[in-house]
This record gives sequence, structure tokens and C-alpha cells, in this order.
Amino acid sequence: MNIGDVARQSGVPPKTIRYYEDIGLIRPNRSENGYRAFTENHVHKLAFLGRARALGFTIEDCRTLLSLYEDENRESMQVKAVAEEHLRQIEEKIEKLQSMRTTLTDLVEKCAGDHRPDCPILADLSPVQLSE
Amino acid sequence: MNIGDVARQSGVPPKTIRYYEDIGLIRPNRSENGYRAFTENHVHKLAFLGRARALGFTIEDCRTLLSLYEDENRESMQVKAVAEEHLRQIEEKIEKLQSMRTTLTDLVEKCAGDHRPDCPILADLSPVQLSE
DNA sequence: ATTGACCCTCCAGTAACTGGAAGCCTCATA
DNA sequence: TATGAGGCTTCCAGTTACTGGAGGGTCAAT
Repeated sequence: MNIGDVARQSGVPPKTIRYYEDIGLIRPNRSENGYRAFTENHVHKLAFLGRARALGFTIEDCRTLLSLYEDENRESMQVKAVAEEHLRQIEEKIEKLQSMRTTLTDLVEKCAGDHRPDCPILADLSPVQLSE
Repeated sequence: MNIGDVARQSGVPPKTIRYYEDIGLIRPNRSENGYRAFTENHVHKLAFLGRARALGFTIEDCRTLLSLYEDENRESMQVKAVAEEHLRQIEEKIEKLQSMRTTLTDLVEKCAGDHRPDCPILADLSPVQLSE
């Protein structure tokens, strides 16, 4: 199978597939003409990677998950540990963003949004009283 | 004032201050010895930038906000527009992360996390039934 | 033989810094 | 006066995970 087929079947773009090969996530063979030659298994792995990336796992996490996926002797606690750590980081990000949202919502509400220069948003960002 | 002092007073690290000069956010003079020479105004601007960055505004947003901050003829609607657009993007990110969290929380709960290989997390990521 | 759709590699750019190397400058102390 | 610590300078590279583009082979069909 050529890269285009695999891309369609896995949902991962050709550029990204080549990149994943570069960083050693997948190792397709080569045909005589130099084209990458993929198997069904590669399609599965790429779909796996696409899904993991969509859940926000880093590439390094994906590398780990993929090796566990292929390891018949894995222990589910290993997988769970990766997922839990990732979940923690997602929750951290959510909290940070929510705090930003709270502040911004407040500022946006307070700003008249008219033709006058006075602006609570700038006032909040500014460490000193705006001159004039 | 040297860069170290400004860094302490504004809360922005020296490296970042130099970077901000590189990209034209601030323009300190130079002393005879080649050191950057900052004023109180630079401290204010940097604190402004630090706060804006903490609220998640991009550097380009910061550039816009800074120019509005310095423009006595600004209209608050210009500031508000930038903030509202940023707010929208933050809300998008939050939603995306919350959806990831929902899925991950569910998967983590379902995973035994023991010494056996069976794992609902991998099963979810995998497009096919795990063999054996 | 040519066309169009593939495929290849390599290079650069993204965002916003951060770390480090190599080398002046300055000030206080021995 | 020498020296050492700490601060300042520039420049280069690395981070994350791709993405776009240039320049150029390959293949199948007309």
C-alpha cells in the first residue's frame, strides 16, 4: 500500500505519516521504486496514533502507548499510569484556562466597547494609572 | 536601569526581555558600555506584557494591545474586540480539553490497572480487536 | 509522448521562549 | 593591582508536532 491509501484509511495525513517515520514511530518497508510500502498493521498503528493524539497524548506518550499496545506482556497498570498522568495535565490546563476565562469575561463585561478611550481591560493590564 | 533590575521589577526574565526587543515589542536605548538602558516606562510596558501573556494573549495580540495602550485616541471597542476574540479561543480550548477529559476519565475508570494485559484504554485507542 | 496524480527528499517556518557557549564589563575584596 | 563573582553582550540551538513548498522521479492512462 502506498502512503496515500494509508492516509485515507487511517485518517493521518501523508506528511504526518512521513514525520512519524522520521521519529521512529512506524517503520514501513520500501518498494523497488523507493515508495514506502505499508501493511494493514501500519494502518492500525496510524489510526491508533491518530486517536491517541486526538486525546491529547504527546508523541512521547504515543511512543510508550504504542509499545505497550504491541507488548503482549504489558500490565494494564502501565497504560493506566500514562493515561492518569495525562489526565492530570489536562485538568491543570483546564483550570488555568478557566481562570483566564473568568478574568477575561469580567474585563470584557466591564468594557464599554464604544468610541471612548477609557478601557477597564487596559487598566487591568496596566501596572500604573494610565496617564492623562 | 540594567536588564536585571527591569527583570526584577517587571517580573519578566532577562532572556524574555531580550527576545521582546528582538521582535520589536520594546526598544531600550544603549549605554556606552553596550548595556541596554531601560526606563520606568519600559518596566511598565514589560509588566503589561507579562500580565497580558499570563492571560493567554498571543504576542501579536500583545503588540496590538500595547499600541492601543499607548494610543490616546484608541476606542475601547478596539480593545474589547481583541479580548473577545481571545476569550472565544480560550472557550474553544476549554471545550476541547473537557471533551478529552471526559473520555479519559471514563477510560481510566474502566481500566483495572493491575498486572494483567487487558486494557480498555488500549482497546479504545485500537481500531481493531486486540489479538488473543 | 504526454498528462495528471502520485511519490520522493530536503529545507524552512510555526510560537514563544529557554539554555548554553564564549567573551566583555564592573565592582569589591585581598 | 590582580582577581573573582556576577552581570551584561551576542549568537546558536533546541523545544512540539507538524505543515508548506520547491524540485524532481514514477506510474497509469490516453
